[in-house]
Amino acid sequence: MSDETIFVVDDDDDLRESIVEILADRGFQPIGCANAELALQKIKLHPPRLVIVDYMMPGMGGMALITLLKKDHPNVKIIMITAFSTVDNAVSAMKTGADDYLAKPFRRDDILVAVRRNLEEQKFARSRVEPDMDEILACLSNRIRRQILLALSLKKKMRFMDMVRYLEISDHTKVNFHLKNLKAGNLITQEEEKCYSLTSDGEKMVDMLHLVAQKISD
Amino acid sequence: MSDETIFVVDDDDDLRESIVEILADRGFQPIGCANAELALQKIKLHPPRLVIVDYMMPGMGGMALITLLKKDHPNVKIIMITAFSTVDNAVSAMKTGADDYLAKPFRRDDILVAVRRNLEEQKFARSRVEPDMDEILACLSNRIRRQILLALSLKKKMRFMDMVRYLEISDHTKVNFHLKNLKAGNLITQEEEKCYSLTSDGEKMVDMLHLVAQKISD
DNA sequence: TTATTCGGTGAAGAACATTTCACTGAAAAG
DNA sequence: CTTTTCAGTGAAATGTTCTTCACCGAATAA
Repeated sequence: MSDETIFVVDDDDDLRESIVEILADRGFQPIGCANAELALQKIKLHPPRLVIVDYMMPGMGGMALITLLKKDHPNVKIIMITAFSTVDNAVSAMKTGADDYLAKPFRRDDILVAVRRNLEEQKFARSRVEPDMDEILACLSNRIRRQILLALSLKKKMRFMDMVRYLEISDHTKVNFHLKNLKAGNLITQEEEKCYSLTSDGEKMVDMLHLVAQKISD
Repeated sequence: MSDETIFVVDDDDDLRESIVEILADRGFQPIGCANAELALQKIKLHPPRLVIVDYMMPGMGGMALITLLKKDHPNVKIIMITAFSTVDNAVSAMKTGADDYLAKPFRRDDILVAVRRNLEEQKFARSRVEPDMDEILACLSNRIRRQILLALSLKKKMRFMDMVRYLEISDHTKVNFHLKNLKAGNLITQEEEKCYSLTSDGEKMVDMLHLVAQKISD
């Protein structure tokens, strides 16, 4: 999905061209399609971030189109436009997967505002998806680090060399490496008298480990 | 914990020396201690896999000792020996953390059998701990692989290039790499008509991802 | 028929994670 | 007062994982 490509699917040539022009003016890269079938073909080859769909079209209608689109590209934003706007239509469009809904006739700015808002929302959604999941799972993917967390959940506080002995690892610098790692991930702290202990995030991780272990063993 | 070191904690010099001798004969490396306090000191410096503890001793008793031992070394195996054996004592010893319980007087072989059995059990416990946890968490620690799993949980079946487009990754060989990875981990299969789909393990992983996501976001 | 898309493989290298090594200064024990 | 233990640091070596590149044959479309 290239960033600024936008499909405009409408059988009304005048309206479609006019929307394309408005968008092109503002630096977007609109691609017009006169019907849903053509749109599906082109979109398959070059999925956009945003699609503007007319409600009523000969052949496949707008509702059918957005159903198919959302199935293949759940992240794409869809703005539905329609001449026969009713509350029911709007609601069912939104339920089907449309992200916004504009009644014709609309002003030049209406469509631009809607487009910008939806692109923004998408950017946000894109960045929000699992912000720390990566870090956390990477952290837990190491056996030694898991052992440290479990040890701390058992004992609350441990001094460095106690931990080393507990883990039965001869090289204490190795343990130190993983402790630093966990400290960096904010799962443990080392405050009072050099003692290590779990943070609240660390406790959550321990909970999770138990959940995971349970899941794994059916 | 060196593999074959065994502590023998008993105030009865004759019995202690006799046990030490029996064990040494069989290639173990027994270390005798006449009281619990001394044992704790030595064990701290060199934690063993197995400790044999007398129930009744002047100063710190055997029960107190195993409580402390299990606190610092939950994995150590403890065999309790006692002259005044009752069911109640046996039960409470086991509840406190003893792993085995022998009534005096016992034959040379009784102690050897108990020692060997407990060392075996420990070896087993040691290897059993989270057998695949490593693999699984490593697998989930990659964002692309998580996305693939989620995509498949959404669509049931996907063909290769559909997946590539869905993920919006330009290099299809990269996607292939992760698909192979997931296949190797038995989380997805590719059976009918080249379509990829989740295995039952894969579905469990998806469940887990949701659990984890929930946990993380408080 | 020719080009394009699909669905790969395998090798090389970059990037990242982990381990090992050599060394430190501070505190505690002997 | 000397030695040992504690609790580190930082660099280098190693190991693993991930990405990129170059290529392939089969199927499909133009």
